Amino acid sequence: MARTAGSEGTKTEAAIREAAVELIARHGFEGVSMRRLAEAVGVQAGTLYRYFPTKQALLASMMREHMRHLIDSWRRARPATDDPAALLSAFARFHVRYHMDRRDEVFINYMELRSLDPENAPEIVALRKEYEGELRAILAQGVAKGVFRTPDVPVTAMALIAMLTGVTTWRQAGGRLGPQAIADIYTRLTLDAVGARASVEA
Amino acid sequence: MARTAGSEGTKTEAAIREAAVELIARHGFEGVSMRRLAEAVGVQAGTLYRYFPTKQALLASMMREHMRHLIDSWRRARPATDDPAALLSAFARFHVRYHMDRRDEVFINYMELRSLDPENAPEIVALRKEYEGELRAILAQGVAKGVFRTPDVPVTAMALIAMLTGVTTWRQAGGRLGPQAIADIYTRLTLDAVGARASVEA
Amino acid sequence: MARTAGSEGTKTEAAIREAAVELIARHGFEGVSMRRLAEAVGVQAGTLYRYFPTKQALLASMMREHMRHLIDSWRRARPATDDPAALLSAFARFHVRYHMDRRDEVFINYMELRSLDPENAPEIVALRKEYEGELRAILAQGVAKGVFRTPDVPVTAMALIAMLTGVTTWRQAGGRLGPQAIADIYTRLTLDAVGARASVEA
Amino acid sequence: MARTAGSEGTKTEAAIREAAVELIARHGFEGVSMRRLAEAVGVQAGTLYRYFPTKQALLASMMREHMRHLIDSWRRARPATDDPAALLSAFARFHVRYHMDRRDEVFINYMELRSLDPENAPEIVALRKEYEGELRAILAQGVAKGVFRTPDVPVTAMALIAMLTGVTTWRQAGGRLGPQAIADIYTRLTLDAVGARASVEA
DNA sequence: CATGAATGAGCATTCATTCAT
DNA sequence: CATGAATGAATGCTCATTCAT
Repeated sequence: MARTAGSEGTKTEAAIREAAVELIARHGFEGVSMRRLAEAVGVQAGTLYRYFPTKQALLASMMREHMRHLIDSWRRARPATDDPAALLSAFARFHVRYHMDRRDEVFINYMELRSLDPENAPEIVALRKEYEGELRAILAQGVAKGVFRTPDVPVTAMALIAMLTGVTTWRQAGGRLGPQAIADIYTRLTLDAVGARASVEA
Repeated sequence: MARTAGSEGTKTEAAIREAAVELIARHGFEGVSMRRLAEAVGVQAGTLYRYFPTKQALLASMMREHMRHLIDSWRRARPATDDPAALLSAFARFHVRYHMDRRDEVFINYMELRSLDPENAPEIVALRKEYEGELRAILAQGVAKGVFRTPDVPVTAMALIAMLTGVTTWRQAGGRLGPQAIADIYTRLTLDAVGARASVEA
Repeated sequence: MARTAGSEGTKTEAAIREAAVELIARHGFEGVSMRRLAEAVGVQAGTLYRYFPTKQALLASMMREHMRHLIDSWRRARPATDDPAALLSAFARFHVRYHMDRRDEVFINYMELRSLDPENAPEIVALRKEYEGELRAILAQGVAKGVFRTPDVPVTAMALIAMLTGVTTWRQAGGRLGPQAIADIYTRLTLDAVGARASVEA
Repeated sequence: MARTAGSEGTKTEAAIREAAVELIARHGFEGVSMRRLAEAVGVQAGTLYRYFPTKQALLASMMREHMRHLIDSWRRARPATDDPAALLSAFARFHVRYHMDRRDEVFINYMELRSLDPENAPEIVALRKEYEGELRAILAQGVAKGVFRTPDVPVTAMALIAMLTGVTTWRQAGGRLGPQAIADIYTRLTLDAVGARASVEA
């Protein structure tokens, strides 16, 4: 209390998270030492432990925060309609754009699930399932209403997520196509894959 | 190759590769020590260096061999037709089945690209591009012949590869659907995504 | 001493000493970090440095205070007689009871002499020698007066001190024998060891 | 097998034990780092782990070996008689001499019990109890035969062990008294403490 | 009087690699 | 063809201590 709230400490924690996202995305969790991370932040390695009790806890915290943000963002972006084609179109567009904008966080969430302790993994897996559930629900509704044609909802959901997420593996800023164009393409592929004859608009 | 066929050495090298695939798939490249690998093989750590000059070379060799085998397998599996729909259908089915059958090798190839030295990475990346080129060619031909409708061939190729490869992330032996059924679903999703009105056969 | 009696600081210092005695007795001096000690006291680690300039100084202060208290207590407990048997009996009883009552402090003084800096050790060793001198004097007097029979006064003094102090290593509260009974036994062993035919009284 | 049995490895392990005894006796278990120990041995720190999987295992191994050697030595030294006074005399003399000769090992066993993991401690404590049982048996027999007079056998056993062991805390080579003289004194104190009018022989 | 942020040195342990045998 | 001993660098983490606030 003798100290101003929001002072150095808060800034340092943010700096750690920021540096960690970049380094881990580039070199992998096991490929980034606490020393290297500290150096990127501009502090000593010991200082990191004021903010995260272990390297593992840092990873879990980053992944948890990312998944929560992803889910929240989708809930806010989701249009207030119950037209399945509109919802699917919005989901595809949202997912692709989000994954292009937050490439590093997304990449870490995919690649480093295996670096998570058995203690931390279930929470993150559950959050991921929660997000995938959003797509599954849209597909199920579309099938129920007869506007989507798909042989198997769960497999299709996984297939579409994989397809949309894949944008992170090849897309680089300044490429041939802008983010808008890329999102358009993925959205159309998605709708076509389930036989939804929808018009795709920005 | 300079080695007498059938000698002890050949057997040991195969045992190393086999153990390495399993361990690296499970724990990641950085998560497997040479000691642990040696233990799984049943030799001393020093022995590994008789077969691979460095841990890095072992990884590169494994990935190279895997990519070559993947490409060869496709070339052998590819039907002798120039009907784009038939080719795309065959490619989708082949890719999904191959990825289900050789889950560990495939997983390593995806996850451990980043563990590759700058010296070794380009070769593997080139092989991967070569494989992706097969799909791109099929798509381009289909578009040219007017049987596929897709807004952008390169992006669609990447999207489809990601979708098909995604099967490795969720499918586990003994699940609800058999490999045949899963391959059917993915094949149909693929054809639909490019608007090919094709019949899917076993 | 320069501190206002009854102020917060005095209380904090006492709390530090108290917590330190318990923790160091249980985990050893090197096994207790300043953070852990601070936590037990309910302050931040930095605060400890307001009361003791270093961890080493804290240890030295604790040991010094303990030895002074031990010596003072004996001087107050010592009967006003010059009957060697009565004095030896009183010493044995005092020592055993004191060591049972202040097990933690005593334990630390024995175990942690080696953790003391070369700068601090001599003072504590001297205090200990001073205390042992009390026993030596009693023994010497008893031998001079012909009531004790012992082959060597200094060795006997060390032997008896070790024997009496040993009570701390096995005795636990609520055991088979009460403190009174234990003190009786040790006192009698002491007197017998030097051939003093003395009656042992409470 | 390609390597001579009893070669470097055996020598190195012995060197580690030897250096460890000396360093731990002088600085305490927690006060000796693996680096410092390695330096004393003349190897790199990592090498120590070829011989002991953890620092803790090294300690446990040392203590176990010491206790076994102590018990074995006493069993070999124990005279083939059932005269309690002769046995007690022999035990006192043996214990004092052994403790003077192997001061470091003995000291570690006393001081570092608390550094032992909960997993390792019971074994060592049991060995110690086994040794103490030897003295208890002698005392009980002497009391049964009416040649010892003592108020309580278990307490007396602990008291005598503490007294005899105490020699390690003050005795230094080249002191006023030789080992023989010191052993004589302790033996006589021991016999007197239990009222055994025995002749003490070399 | 006390906090909270940070340091820099140190710790136990693991690792890829080398090499005499 | 393989071993077993050793290296030297690195890793995650802890610690006593400092000091601006």
